[in-house]
Amino acid sequence: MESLTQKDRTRARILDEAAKAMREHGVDGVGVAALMKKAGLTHGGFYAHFASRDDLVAHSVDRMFQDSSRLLDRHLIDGEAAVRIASLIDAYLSVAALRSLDSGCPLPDLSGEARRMPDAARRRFAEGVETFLGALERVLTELGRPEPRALAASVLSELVGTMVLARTLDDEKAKRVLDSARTTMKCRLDLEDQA
Amino acid sequence: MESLTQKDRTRARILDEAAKAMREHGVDGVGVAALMKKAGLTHGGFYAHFASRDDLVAHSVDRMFQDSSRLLDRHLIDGEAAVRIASLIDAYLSVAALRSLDSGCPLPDLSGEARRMPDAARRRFAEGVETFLGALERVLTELGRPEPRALAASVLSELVGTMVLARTLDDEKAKRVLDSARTTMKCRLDLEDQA
DNA sequence: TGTACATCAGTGAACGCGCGTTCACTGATGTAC
DNA sequence: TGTACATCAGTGAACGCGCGTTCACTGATGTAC
Repeated sequence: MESLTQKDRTRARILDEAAKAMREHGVDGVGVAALMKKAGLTHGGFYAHFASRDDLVAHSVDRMFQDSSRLLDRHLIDGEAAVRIASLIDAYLSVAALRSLDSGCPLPDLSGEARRMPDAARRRFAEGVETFLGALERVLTELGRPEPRALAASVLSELVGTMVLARTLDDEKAKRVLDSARTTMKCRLDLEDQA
Repeated sequence: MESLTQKDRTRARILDEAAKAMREHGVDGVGVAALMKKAGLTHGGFYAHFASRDDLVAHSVDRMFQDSSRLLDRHLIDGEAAVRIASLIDAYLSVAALRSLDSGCPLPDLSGEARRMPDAARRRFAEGVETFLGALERVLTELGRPEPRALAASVLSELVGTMVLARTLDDEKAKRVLDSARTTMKCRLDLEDQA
């Protein structure tokens, strides 16, 4: 009966805040002191939970990909293949996902910084990309598409690229880009557009 | 007969180094002192050329998009539409572009940071995206494609997303992703694949 | 149930360091006569 | 052609500040008897 200790819960709270702050301010933009304050603690206690700031970055990235994996599963597990992938596209490119910092895929926000991350975080990053690609490839294979691996890479690139570009724009333009991208993408994959 | 003064040339050198360093280390990763050292100067002189670090960031982004615009023109001006866009795809997703920091499109490297840039830099960023979209839309219109605007956005997203993801991978995997993406993309647009 | 004690999550002052920025200065260059 | 002077690009020491990290400590919690 291993229940969560007080310390475990505190650690989880720090990681939650770190993940959120890193999406918003970038990996370099999150300081130990500010982070601990957000978690309702003082900065000194940080090193009871993490060996160093690099260690925090690695665990934050890990946590983000765990959240993202859960989201992937939720959309890709049940139902017919065409419906599943359409629902993933709609969720990934939703207006809600545009400004959401709490959850969702870390690839649009953090890919640009992946190269500069500490080794452990970078390794976790590569695994996250591979997981996503693998899941897409399986659905596209089910749909009987030729070259499912190449198509999966193309789809993931377009999903990530669309979100990356949309996030540089103001809300109104971004919404238009996302709406258009959802339609174009489902059309390209010959899926029903239930928008 | 307005020739470049010594000061103009020094300023250009600082901007060149800044653009290169920001692609590599991110906008936040470039310090005034280190930058001036790379340009062969001492840090104190920086403020004879720029009002502040934010001012430098804005002008660096401007310079990167100027370079990128020139590259866009080079590939999109002459020849038949299908050949032009194929040559742009090949250049954009070339293995050479993967690690090149001197020139090329700033979108894959800096889009993730655009949200956090100083206002002037962010405005320049939005213009750069618009320029690219407009150029693509014109070629796709020439090719007689339906919905050229939406398709241009889709193509730009995939170009940027592919490069973003490729840059997170090791050289070997990245090369494979780029090779596959070039083929898939030209196939998708019904262009001759002259690879 | 009540007391004594060990544990340990979290506190907060302090450290060395590199940041962006300022400013009094130096010394090469170009113009005036 | 030669001297005197103004200009100004670039120098380098100094500033206040926030960073990541350390560490002696406090005080709440849980166990032992």
